[in-house]
Amino acid sequence: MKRKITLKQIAKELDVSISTVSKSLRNSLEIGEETRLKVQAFAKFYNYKPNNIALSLKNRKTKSIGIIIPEIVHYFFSTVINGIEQVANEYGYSVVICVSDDSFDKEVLNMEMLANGSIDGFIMSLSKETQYKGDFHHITEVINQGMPVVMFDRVTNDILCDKVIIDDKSAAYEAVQSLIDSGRKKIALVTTVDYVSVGKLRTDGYEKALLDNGLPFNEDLIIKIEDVDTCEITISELLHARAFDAVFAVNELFAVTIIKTANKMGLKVPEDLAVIAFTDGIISKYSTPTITTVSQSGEKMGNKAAKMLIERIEAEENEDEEHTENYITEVIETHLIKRESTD
Amino acid sequence: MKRKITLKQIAKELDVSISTVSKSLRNSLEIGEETRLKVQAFAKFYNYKPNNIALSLKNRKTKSIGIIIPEIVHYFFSTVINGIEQVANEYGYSVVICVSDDSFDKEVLNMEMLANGSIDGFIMSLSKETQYKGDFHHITEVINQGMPVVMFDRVTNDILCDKVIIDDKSAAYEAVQSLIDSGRKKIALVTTVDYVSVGKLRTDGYEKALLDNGLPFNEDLIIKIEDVDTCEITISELLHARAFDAVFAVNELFAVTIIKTANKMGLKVPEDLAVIAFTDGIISKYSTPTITTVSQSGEKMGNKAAKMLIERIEAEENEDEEHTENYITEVIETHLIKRESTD
DNA sequence: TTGCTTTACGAAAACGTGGTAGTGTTGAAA
DNA sequence: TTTCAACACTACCACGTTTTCGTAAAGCAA
Repeated sequence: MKRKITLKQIAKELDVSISTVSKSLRNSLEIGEETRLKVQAFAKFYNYKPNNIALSLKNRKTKSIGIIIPEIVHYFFSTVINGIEQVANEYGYSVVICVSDDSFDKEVLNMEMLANGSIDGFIMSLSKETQYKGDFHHITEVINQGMPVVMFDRVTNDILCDKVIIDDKSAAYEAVQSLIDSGRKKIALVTTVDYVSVGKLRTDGYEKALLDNGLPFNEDLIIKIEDVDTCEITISELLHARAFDAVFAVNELFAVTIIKTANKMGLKVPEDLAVIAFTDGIISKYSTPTITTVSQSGEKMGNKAAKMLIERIEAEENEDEEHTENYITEVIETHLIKRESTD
Repeated sequence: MKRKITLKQIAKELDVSISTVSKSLRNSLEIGEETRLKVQAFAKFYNYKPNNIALSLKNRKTKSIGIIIPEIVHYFFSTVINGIEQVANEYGYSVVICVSDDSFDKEVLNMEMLANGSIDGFIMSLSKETQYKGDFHHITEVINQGMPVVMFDRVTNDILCDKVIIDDKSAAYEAVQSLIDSGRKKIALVTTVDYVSVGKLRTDGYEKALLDNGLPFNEDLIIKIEDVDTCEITISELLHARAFDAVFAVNELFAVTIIKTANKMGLKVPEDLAVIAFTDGIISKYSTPTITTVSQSGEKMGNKAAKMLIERIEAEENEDEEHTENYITEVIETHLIKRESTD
């Protein structure tokens, strides 16, 4: 139950000054070889490691980055964290994770908690409520304090900072185009409510693909789902009416629910109904039939976001000059993974 | 681009001492009302918040807890993190997450990185490699330094500390018993390699259930899978031989692969083959058919682990006495969730 | 011996905070 | 007048590091 040893204790024990110990351990030439080796041996024996907190205070940087996400029990977000963690680790950074639970207040609270010196920068994806309210003062604030922020996936144009996104619109376009190519005429879009930024962009891509192919854009075929539990009812009604022969769902939970509903009604996937989902998660790989998806590599997004953030952090050290803020938005490519739910 | 304001800056600006500012903000009676209000107003205007790092250094505690897990893109582990995060947040703690990637070296490295003052305690689940090697010196070390550790799920008897587990043996027993109750006679166990602690315990429960019911315990029906990719081949061979009519799989990935393999061969689940999986994840809920599982609530485990850790941390503050270490092992109850893969 | 450089180390400041122990002024009781 | 308390505030230390600056001792040339 002995506490970690400090420079001071080593100094006292060896009857030298703290500075001598510090310098010896950093192999400074100022210290004579004899003393240096003695100190190093002693430190090694007692397994001395500098205290991170003291270093953070002194250097004014913590070597850790804060992640704020809406959910953690969520395939996409966990892959992003994984991607961030990989890069962070490589560069010697730790990651501190806070979950906003899609609540504005929690997002603000978490940011404030971390902004007071605990971390060197943020990587975040906005909560639904924040996107709905359009209130981003907490983010502006940390940016004004000189703390770099990288946003991913659920971003906003109202904040100037680095961003990592996928081209939701063109990815949706590609998905819908592939449905059209295989002969589908009545393609439904199952999406979330409008204020979630990505939902809107995907809708745009869907619309454009239809129009470009001379197909009618029918508002009735856009199904907005607030909660996955209500999905089944809504879907089954429309399926009864045989209103569509293909579905583009903005997430795999919607997709798998649609497939199950169709199966219950005796419809075959993909023969009677083709299904494509956004977000290539674990469900798509293991559902029956497996689901064709637009993959958005969370890991790549995480990698990229972490790299951007760490570059910002380490750039700041070297130039205290007010450099021109040339924020960049990185677009991660997507691709269609064809599986059994389409033909 | 103004840095966060400090006590010192406020003091200088208002031409009082740092102590006066500090005390004013903590509403000390030592300071006259006029000065106090003036300082508070000024601090509020400039949005002063004490620097966490400085506080950590002074108080010798960071108000953050370290989590070390084998994987993060993993339903069970992410639910545990979620559970930890909830409680941590409630008590004003942050969580720092490191992924060991099932590698011993990474686990050691991550622990060392965090152990040097960054956190107040650990919550961890052992990596496969660590369990295989049986080398726990890195954990002993942090415990000896007086840092509390709570282990969950993948634990070891070689380390004395608080633990949160489920009763793997009796949970497996219950699952197998339910298969027997529905008339199954030849029940296979699909498990992982032996050195993963939970795998072994589940095997024990399986064996006991068979023996208690007078069924033969046949080594050939225990299928050890190193990698999920090899699962399909192994399974299909045994299915061809009609060697078993029910399967107890130690995770849902194995279970869903088995079901898919059976379906390909024209076998019906649950009629020809009943399937139960350990770990109630998202796949089980959405696969076709949905899979009967033994639920182990990751969230509850996380909640409990966090509570235990925080209690230890805060107990340490009050008693510097070498108190008798009465470590406890909390067992989280499981229950069987019946779905379509069993009858 | 004097003056200069080199070697080998120590003192102290700084990072930001909070608590303990002063300190100087005022007013009132003895 | 002395003493003492209350008031309102400041000085200082500690937390653990790193780093700049200072300096004593030793070595060496003139």
